[in-house]
Amino acid sequence: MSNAYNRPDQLSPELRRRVLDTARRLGYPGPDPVARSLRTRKAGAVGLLLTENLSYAFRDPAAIGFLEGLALACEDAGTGLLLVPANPEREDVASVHRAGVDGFVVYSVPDDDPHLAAVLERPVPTVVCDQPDLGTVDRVGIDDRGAMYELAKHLIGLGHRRIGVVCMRLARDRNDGFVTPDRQHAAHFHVQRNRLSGLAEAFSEAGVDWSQVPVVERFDHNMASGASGAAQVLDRDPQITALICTSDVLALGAMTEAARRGLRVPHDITVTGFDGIRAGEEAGLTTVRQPVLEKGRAAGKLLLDTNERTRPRSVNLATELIIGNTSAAPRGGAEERWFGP
Amino acid sequence: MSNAYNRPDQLSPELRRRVLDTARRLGYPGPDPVARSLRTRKAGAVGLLLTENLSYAFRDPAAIGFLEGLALACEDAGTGLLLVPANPEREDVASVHRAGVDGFVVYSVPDDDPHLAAVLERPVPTVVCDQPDLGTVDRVGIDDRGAMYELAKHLIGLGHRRIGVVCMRLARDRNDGFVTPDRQHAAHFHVQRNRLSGLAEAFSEAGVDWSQVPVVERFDHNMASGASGAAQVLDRDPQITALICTSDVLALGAMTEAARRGLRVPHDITVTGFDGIRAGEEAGLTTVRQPVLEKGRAAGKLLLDTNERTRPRSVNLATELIIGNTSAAPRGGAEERWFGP
DNA sequence: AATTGGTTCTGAACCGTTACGGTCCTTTCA
DNA sequence: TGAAAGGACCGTAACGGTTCAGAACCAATT
Repeated sequence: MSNAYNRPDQLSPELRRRVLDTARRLGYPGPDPVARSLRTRKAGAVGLLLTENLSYAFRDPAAIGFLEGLALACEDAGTGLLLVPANPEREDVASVHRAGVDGFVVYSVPDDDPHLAAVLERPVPTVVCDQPDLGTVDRVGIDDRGAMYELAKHLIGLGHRRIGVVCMRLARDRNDGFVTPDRQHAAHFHVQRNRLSGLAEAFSEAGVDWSQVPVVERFDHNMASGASGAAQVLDRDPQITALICTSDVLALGAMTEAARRGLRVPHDITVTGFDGIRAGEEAGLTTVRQPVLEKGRAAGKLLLDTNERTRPRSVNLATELIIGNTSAAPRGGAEERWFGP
Repeated sequence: MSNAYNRPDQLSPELRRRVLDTARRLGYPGPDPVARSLRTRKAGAVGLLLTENLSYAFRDPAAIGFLEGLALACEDAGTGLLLVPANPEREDVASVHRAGVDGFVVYSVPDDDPHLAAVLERPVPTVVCDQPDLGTVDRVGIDDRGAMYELAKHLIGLGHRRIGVVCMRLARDRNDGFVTPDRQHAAHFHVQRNRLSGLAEAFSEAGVDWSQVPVVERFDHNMASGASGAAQVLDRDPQITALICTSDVLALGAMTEAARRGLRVPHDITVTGFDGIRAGEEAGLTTVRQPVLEKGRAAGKLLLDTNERTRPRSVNLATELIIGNTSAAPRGGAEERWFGP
């Protein structure tokens, strides 16, 4: 018996030695982890479901921060972290079914993702991040709507009324272009939907007709998308005074496009982001900083906390408005600008 | 029977429907992945063993690139990727034993790491990265020694003879300070040992007494370490004309320290790195670029390649010497410098 | 009517471990 | 000296699924 391995106290040292000896002689490689998991009903790992191509997550600084926090929590608990491949192309839910884990963390997937549905069907605890509160499972996130509202108020206070928006993808289908108000409302990414609605609310209150504000969507999340998105907005309305991006990565891209056009930031145009990533900080970006690492850690803690009392729980982390040097008052007001389209 | 789930062809559609119906009615959550793994002897996941605190890996751009490549390979194969917690503090090998995986990838751990030993004892295929060729398992890496030799030749060609070195940690114990030649030879990190030996060989050939070259070691791998390491070297010998770092991260830190001292790079001092990370590229760093993403992908491919013919295999990836603008000829030669220590 | 062939369905064996309860032996105390 | 108590050791039954052999069934052929 392989009690020798796990319960050295249950048997005499002599027998233990003898057992271990013959085990080695017979080439026994030690207790099989899978069989143990089956018996003990503990896999010793938590699964992480990411919507993007698995590798894609490693390109996004915010996702990396989240991963780091989650890994930290897992490490503390001595648990493994299983990255579950969830290719959004083919709807291959098998990977979710095949994952031998004690629980799932779901990070920023569209709310109609079949993988998410598959996870929710599994009889294991789950924590969703940056998702709407499902009411049935734990949740951790931030107040995207409120944070963006606050950022918008800042811009409105500076005098911006004529703006453009570049956002990340709103649904599973690719739509690189302008977004109708309908699509904004129906967005399947909770985070994007709420950031846009925060913007819409603030600017509507300031008397801006939101349906006339150019909002451009980009499927891929990288600086190139930010640049091309900014270009598309500026082509539509060269007179905008502020370019609001729903992520820092997009904002950094937008800034390169502004520079390419000879627009000085913030003198000629204001650019803002969201996330508070390192590169944005170095660029002095005006943005909303969210505690990505803490978010990951909180998700892990929530999942691994064995005292599961009155579940489900919902955690909202605080954000911070960072006023950098990429935002300023519009130059004399858009209507006074002497150069036309 | 849950053949209904996996072998729809083995039974009539009517029975299948009936089985699935009652299953749903009874609240059956679908086949248990662990039990399936036990029976089929397939876990559907590969384990990744990192030496650092798990979260630490997410701070190192090279490690992230490796992770990305590995994740890519896993995604292609539809396999999960299990990050195994291997806290170097406590020698808790249990996490390795507990991991239900079909194979292991071991990334840059000291060759005397007990976790590595535990992995090698497990009866599953293994690929080691940035490790010496163990002869018993697959290996993927680069020619650290040769690449560093080439970089050294470049510096020697420029005229550098009086140099200093900042390297990453050489063993499991913390030793933030100067390194004896003995410790260099006995280094347990294959990568560091070979890079240093490449340097030693080249400079010895150029007539430099390697035992007199100040080599400083840093346990933590970040820019702050690079800066403090550079400071320590420069304090010891302010007349060095080149500061060779065994990673880009350290080199970037060293450059901040040089700037702090009013030394212009490369006019007053040459600084070089190793890895070819993005931030280094932007800084114009002279370095050796290694294909980190490809390394991860190759490791995954090697592990997941089922046609395991004449194992073990050993893969060496190509590196490229990048001459940036942080290296130049020493200013008039070290012996002519008029300012003393 | 009996044999053959093919398909659908059922049952049992196994994967390797841990938990549990029972047996046996030794020690202690009345 | 006998009974009770305790410790060491061992055997067995799950855990939940997959697989495979063979039973049962139906139809077609001899």
